[in-house]
Amino acid sequence: MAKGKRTKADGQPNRKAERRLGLKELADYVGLAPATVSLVINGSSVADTIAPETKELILAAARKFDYRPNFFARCLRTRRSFTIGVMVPEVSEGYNASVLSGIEDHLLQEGYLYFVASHRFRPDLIEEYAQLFQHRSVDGLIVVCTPWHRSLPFPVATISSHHSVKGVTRIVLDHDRAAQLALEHLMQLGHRAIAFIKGQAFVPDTEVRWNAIVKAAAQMGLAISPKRVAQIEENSPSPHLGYKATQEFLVRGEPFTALFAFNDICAMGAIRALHEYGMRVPEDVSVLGFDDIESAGYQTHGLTTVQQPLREMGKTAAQKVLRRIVNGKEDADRDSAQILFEPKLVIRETTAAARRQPGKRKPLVEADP
Amino acid sequence: MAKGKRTKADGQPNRKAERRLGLKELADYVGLAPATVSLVINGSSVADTIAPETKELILAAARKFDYRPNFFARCLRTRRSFTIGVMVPEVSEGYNASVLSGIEDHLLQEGYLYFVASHRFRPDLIEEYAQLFQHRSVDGLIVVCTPWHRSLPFPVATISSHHSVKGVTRIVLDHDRAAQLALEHLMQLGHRAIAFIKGQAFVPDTEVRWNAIVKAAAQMGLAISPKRVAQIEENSPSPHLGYKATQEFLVRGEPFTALFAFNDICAMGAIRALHEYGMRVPEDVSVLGFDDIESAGYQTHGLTTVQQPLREMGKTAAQKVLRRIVNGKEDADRDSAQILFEPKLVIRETTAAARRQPGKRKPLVEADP
DNA sequence: AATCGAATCTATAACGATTTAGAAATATAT
DNA sequence: ATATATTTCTAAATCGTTATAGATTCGATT
Repeated sequence: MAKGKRTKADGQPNRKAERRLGLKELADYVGLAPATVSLVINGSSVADTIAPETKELILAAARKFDYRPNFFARCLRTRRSFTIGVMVPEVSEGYNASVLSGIEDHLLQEGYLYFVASHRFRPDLIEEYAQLFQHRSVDGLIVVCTPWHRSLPFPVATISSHHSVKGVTRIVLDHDRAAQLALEHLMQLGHRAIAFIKGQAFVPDTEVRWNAIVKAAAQMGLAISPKRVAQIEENSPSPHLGYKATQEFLVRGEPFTALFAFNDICAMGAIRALHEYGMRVPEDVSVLGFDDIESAGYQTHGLTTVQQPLREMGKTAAQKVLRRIVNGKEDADRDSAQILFEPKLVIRETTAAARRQPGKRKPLVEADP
Repeated sequence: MAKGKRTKADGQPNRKAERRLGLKELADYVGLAPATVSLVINGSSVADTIAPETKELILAAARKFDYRPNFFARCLRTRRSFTIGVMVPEVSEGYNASVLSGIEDHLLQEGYLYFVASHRFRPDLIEEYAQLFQHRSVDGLIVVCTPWHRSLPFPVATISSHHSVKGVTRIVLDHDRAAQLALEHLMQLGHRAIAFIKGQAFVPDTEVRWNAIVKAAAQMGLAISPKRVAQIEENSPSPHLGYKATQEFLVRGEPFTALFAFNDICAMGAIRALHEYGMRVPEDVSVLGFDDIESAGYQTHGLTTVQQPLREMGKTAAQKVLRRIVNGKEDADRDSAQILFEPKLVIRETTAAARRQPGKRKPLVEADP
């Protein structure tokens, strides 16, 4: 009787998915040395002088058996892992998620995979993960929104870190321009009494952004009252921090017609606090965010915000790191160490012309007409 | 003269960070065979009979030079990569980001790293990434919210996929319970004219969730009018889909007092459409979301929604996969193939008692008192 | 004194590729 | 006819571990 399926008995098992073959077996099959096969498959320049028919023979066989060189064996020899480490404070947050998305697009497209590790701003974890990535032999590292001072034996790009470290490419927003855009917008709407919420001290953007704001305000002749400046402290990505900061302004009775929050999350908390206090946004108080994370536009009242091109920044970081990996040291010097991205003001629905009387509180219960 | 720094000429360069040493060098240093050192460092059971002093000698040397076995060499031998592949539709979306976060917590804690790849529901990418992960020799795979039919030669766990595949652990929400919670809530508030927005056909949860809703409605004696059921089609995570679907209900003049959206993003779009149409949420229409993504609570009016324990689900997926990696096949049978998670109704501010006259539209411009 | 069994450690063969220097055969130049 | 290139391919040495099957030594047992 004809056997459709071969039995277990016949030498090589074929039930177990033919147990993927290796270079050696492939070489045996075509009757050539493993070296030759490797050379041809890798398109090495040494293989330039190999007879075209031979090449085709090898390639055909490789295709036939769907041969794939063992990844680790190759890494071991070539010292290349085609893997990039990515360090973020947190994955489940709009800012980082957008950046990650940009990073991923480029990396996968170029045949790289990446590891993610989130450190929640814990310095010990930052250090630990840096080591871990190094031990895992990543070809490069991208560090997002993280205090970073180290130089490593492979290309590193930072996004929104501001320390200048030898050999690391810094990708940052033009904060001067951002501050200018924001304040200009607010002032044009007639706001003078502007409250500010600064980011946490351990967030790298905090200082730079604040300095830019102070500078821009000075240039525009806007006075910043220290009483209208708050700083969030807690280590959390929750809007509750912005909520509390705003509440404090409110209970202190500090009058303001506009509020510029450190980021969108913070702005969302602020808006909620304002609402609860009986103030309407933007009729009574204008609120301006920063980042333009995805959910900023999803708000019932779209958040007006200073947009960072987060995906672009991620993509560029990936590009720079990859380029330096393939070009080696030479590229390190050619490339400028810092790359500036331009912010964009996205005007939605939380900013409007200033009221005449700053901070005048609307009655909690409106008289029913 | 005394040389503080050795020059390049002296054999091994020491400027270049001592160029990390290998097992061999370490073995030479302690005057033992590489095998011995390896055994001791790995705490192999073969090393049980090795003299304690010897062990300590080796360990001390390893510590002194901060020896770390080359990762690839080890992978090559042991066939273990301590790496898990994670497949998601998209990273920059609340649902996936939360799940990822849960996955990461557990994985890193257990000494694993993970690759992420997002397929945007493109079947070719799903297949391609599956191969890619396999080629990269991941020890396991976690698949999130993805149509999945394959069985692979390593442990796989799916989250919110509903196909039963041999050898894959399915982690899913108890949709029957979810539907019951949601409809109960709405009905208790007096809603009978409820509109529904179904998810895209290619999203695995869509069908299961809808069937659960139909079943629960039948049990509760609630009639679902086909005219009040919409389905989003487009492949995008934007709230605009929910916006459009709601708009269509509105222009068709279909009366409803409540709307149950496929997910939170969709609900946000719906709310915006309602507002633009002059209907207040929740006074005129109640809106109920699904998932409880982070930004659901950040809305100016917190979104009432059916919560999925996303982080937990991610964590459990990671646990199951790791356990099956270390326990091997035996575990595959002991574990039940499906793990059910309980939803929770999170009541915030977008649901309220039904109005007497469903769908009565508020004048676009209110008479100023 | 010969044998046995622990106790300690090691030699060596994988793991699966890449890469360098060069072998063998053939063609070309002198 | 010999020397020199050229073409085509290969042997063998890594890469840095781990794992298996012993080799040695030494005191205890018969």
